[in-house]
Amino acid sequence: MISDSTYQRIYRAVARIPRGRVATYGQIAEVAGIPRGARQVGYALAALRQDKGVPWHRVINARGEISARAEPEFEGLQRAMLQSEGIRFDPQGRLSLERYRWRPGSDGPAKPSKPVVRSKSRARPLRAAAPKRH
DNA sequence: GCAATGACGCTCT
DNA sequence: CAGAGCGCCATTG
Repeated sequence: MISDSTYQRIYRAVARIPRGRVATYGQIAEVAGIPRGARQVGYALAALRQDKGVPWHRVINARGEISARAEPEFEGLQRAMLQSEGIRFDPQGRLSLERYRWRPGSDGPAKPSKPVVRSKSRARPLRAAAPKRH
């Protein structure tokens, strides 16, 4: 194997997504131990030749839409597979992330009290860019 | 080892 | 809400 760390971890994380649920690339990256490695997740999935038990179709981008791929037919396939799992798409081809997003840790014992909507305080407020010219 | 790529994400305009 | 730009990170040439 060329490498059995990052990719393996990513596949593992993707395999954790329950049926009828979806996860974003960034989320999978985080679960796989690669924060901000959303692109790597997509890269790893692209390298995935076959299913191999990895539900790649359950991984979508943060916009709740299927990421554009070189082969448009795969996009339709992914959408069809998600629909067959009970997921509904909007006229624009987008789904409700708030409704279908997989919650790592919630697959086991239910977590009734825990809104944990978004604790992303951004540990790196480097926002020094501020291209606010003039 | 450096430069380019890429199934992404966030912020600003 | 939609579009455009920069940033991230690992793999490949």
